[in-house]
Amino acid sequence: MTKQPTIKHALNVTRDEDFAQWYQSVIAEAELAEESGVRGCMVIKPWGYGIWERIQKLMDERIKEAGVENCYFPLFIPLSYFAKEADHVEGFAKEMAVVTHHRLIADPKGGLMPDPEAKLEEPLVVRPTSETVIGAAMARWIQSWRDLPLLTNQWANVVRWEMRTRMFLRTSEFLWQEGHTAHADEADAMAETLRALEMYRSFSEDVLAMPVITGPKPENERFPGAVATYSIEAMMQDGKALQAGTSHYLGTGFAEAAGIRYQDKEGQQTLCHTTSWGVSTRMIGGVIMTHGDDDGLRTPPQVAPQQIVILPMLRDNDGDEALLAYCEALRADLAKQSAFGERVRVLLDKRPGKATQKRWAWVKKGVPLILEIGGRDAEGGQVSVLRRDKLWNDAAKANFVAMSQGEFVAAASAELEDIERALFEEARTRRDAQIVRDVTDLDGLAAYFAEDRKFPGWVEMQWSRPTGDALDKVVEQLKALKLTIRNTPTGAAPADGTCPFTGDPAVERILVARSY
RNA sequence: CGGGGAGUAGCGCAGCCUGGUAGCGCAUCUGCUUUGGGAGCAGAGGGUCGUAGGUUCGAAUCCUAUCUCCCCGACCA
Repeated sequence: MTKQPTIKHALNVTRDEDFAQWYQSVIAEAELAEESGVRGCMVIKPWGYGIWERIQKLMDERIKEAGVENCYFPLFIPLSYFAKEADHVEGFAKEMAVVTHHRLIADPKGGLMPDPEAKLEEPLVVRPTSETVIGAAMARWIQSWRDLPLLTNQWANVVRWEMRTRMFLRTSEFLWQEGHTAHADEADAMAETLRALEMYRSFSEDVLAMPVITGPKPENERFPGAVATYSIEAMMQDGKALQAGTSHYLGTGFAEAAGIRYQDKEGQQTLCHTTSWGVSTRMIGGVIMTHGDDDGLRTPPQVAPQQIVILPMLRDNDGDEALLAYCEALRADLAKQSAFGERVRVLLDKRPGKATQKRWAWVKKGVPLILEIGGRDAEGGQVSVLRRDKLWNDAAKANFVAMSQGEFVAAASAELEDIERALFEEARTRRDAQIVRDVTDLDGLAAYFAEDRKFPGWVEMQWSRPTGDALDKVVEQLKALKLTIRNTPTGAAPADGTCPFTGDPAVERILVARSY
């Protein structure tokens, strides 16, 4: 019997031991973000912000391709703007940060306090979302049917005073893009809502390698004030669902509140139909919990701030100069390559320090390809390649593969594209294996999500789509099991059974899951 | 916001019960020796003990308030 070699992982907690601790460990060890000292707010560090910048760039291209133009609207929204849409204000009232003063004065204890003399006549809300303020602008900008559709987007920060926060997943302040559009009729607005949803689906799957299920949310999960809300739902490695993006058809409610009207071809003043859609820094949390492993993050190549890192094995001797020259030539060759239609992002890490120590730092950050180059490699025209998604070999050592420099440079872009594909396939296979479709009653549902079951996935089940009080009852029943309805999956099989909640004939299939 | 836990060096922690002027491991710095792969030895630097009050001759330690984080709930585009 040979003794099984044990892998010495880069993190000190595994997903299996404690998923919540593991998540935080990845964020700390990959240097994505850290606590700020301000409740629920995080400092996003270079590697984490670099990923966000990649998301911004690639999403922004898609947004602009759809003819949507970027704008910027104020951070502060007059309180009265919210009062105009009843459901909307009710949905957000409990989590709004409000500015009430514009000046500080010394307080009796030697500190500072808001000057009672400097109270604002009308409080300003720090935007939790911008429907109201953008609606006010749309009302000014839209006069005629010729002005439609009006397609706007902004990249911004928003604030929601959440009771319980988690880095990237739910922070008091977060970064996002919010698209806001106005249309002549429901059909056009709905088409835009679904276009944005599809944009998010393809972005998640093709760029983040994060498989998602799209579909409309049930009535109780709609955005406050929306007529219909669609989401993309991703399964994290602990089986929980993460709503990674939403797209809303808002009907004419917001148009009515803000006075967004146009004169139609018959000369009638007509209300616009509006939409809004957004994705946020939460997506980074999704990437972590989709692709992270017990050695840190595995950053999808398309959003990796650096795709290839070259680590020279410096020896503090005369050989270093030649070694660095070899590495620099290699870096320049790689930087000329293209992957995913863009230049390859490659970093030569010449910082002082042992290559092995730097290696584990990059492993934890999840750089897709790490090259370690020693003097013998340089002399022989070789490179040693470590693929982050195939980190360990059978001997429980870092799985370096030696090849010639020319061979690697020629294959680098294909390799990056292969890693992207491999990450997606791994995530999709895992997700598909964790969706069950044979649950037909509440006992079966409870059994699937039994307390002692580790990381249960999702249940796709039939229901009769109750509304109002009947829906509330279903939501209560699910809540008792700590479950939520995620959405009605697009493309699910038609219903052919009985709703386990109401006993009525089922009309569609829904996804039921624990969620973030 | 309710219940529980925690804030002491960059990170992880001990010390607190029983008050006496701050310690360990890793990391960092310096030197030497090593090194085709997550090095060894020796030495060194680094802390208003979350913050603000209080008790006391004396507070990391006791008391009060407050801030922040983690876990479980409630809430959650």
